[in-house]
Amino acid sequence: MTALLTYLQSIRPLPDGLPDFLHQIVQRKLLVPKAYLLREGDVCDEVYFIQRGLLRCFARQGRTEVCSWFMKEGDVCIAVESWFRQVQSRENIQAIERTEVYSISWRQLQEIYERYPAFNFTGRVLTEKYYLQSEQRLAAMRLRRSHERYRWLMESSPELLLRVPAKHLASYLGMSEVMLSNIRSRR
Amino acid sequence: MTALLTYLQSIRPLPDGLPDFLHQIVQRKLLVPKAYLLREGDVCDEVYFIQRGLLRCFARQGRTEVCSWFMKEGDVCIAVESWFRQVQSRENIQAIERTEVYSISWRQLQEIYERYPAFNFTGRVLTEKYYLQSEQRLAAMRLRRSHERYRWLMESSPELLLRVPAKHLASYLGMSEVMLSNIRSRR
DNA sequence: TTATTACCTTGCCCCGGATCAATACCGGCA
DNA sequence: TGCCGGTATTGATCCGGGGCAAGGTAATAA
Repeated sequence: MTALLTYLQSIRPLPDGLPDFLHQIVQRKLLVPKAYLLREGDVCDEVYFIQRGLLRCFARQGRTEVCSWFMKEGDVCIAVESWFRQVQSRENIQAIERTEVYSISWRQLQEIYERYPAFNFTGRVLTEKYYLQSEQRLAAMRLRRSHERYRWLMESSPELLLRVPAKHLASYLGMSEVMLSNIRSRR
Repeated sequence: MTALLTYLQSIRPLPDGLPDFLHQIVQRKLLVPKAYLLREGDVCDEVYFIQRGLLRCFARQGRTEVCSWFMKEGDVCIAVESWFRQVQSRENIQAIERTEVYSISWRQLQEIYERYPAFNFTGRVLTEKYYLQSEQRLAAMRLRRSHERYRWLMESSPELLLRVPAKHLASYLGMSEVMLSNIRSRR
């Protein structure tokens, strides 16, 4: 819980009363590997701050799963479309490692935005951060071939290569498991 | 200018004094087709509201140009990485059609966020909107083949097919000009 | 008008990378 | 200890789609 507050404070000091309010409402959850935080069909009505561990987000596409992101300790995450529009999610959020998260519900967050207008600043900055990541990822994927995409991941988030099973990395990078294995073996 | 204010008001009523302030600082620009709004190497220090017309954003990659977005009347746009981090841009913003935009500088916008905290709400909602678009685009591109990507564009923004030269659409969809032509001819 | 420069289409060849299938490599558990 | 399901490698085959080049058409210039 302190890590969450420290993180938010580092973006901008929190308005008076908000830390106390957060203490009241924030929920803590513990996940073992393969446990689900969100299943497709449900609405993503909570935002998560990852205290420890690693999550993946994926959607079924035909008979395979395609991964849209990995988030680790210190990250804030949601199923983007489902959260922003409060509609049924096509994505699942699942723990890869033993994971500990803190959550705030959508309703409560909207209430916070109303009661503590200054917190919109923080919300905006966080949204900008992940928006930027999304764009950078798009740029890295667009019209590049598989080994270049792999190299990009190696340079931008090398930890993932160690912590995430290869098959998930493959769909994240838009290539087959086989191709990823080949790339890794050649040097 | 009225269209901009109406648009912002539709997200949330603007705080007292802000409309007047905007009238003072907003710049109007007119672009003929092929005119540049931003060139790579420069810092994107303005955000644009498109009153009329159509823009494309692209980066050089080797000897070709790859397109990262198209924005039209009613849209708000920036070169994402350059704007958020205030670093040199790798992207160019160029007019496709005769285009009219209103702009606000980065400095001025930060000032607005400070002087009118309620405007952070609006900024957050706009950021969320384009973040969602970016994610949806990623999802549509990931592990899909070219004709599926084309169909996605046909369904999500059919106007673009009519207003944007095919070669730009091709790089936007991550395929060659030739492939796009083939897809279009087969029915 | 003709010349010039885009831009789009078509055909051919070839390569990156998907798919399938078989094998090897675990870690968990009875 | 040996069986087992899930995961990673390796090889063989095949195809989507890229690259290149040539013609066609439309738009702009002279």
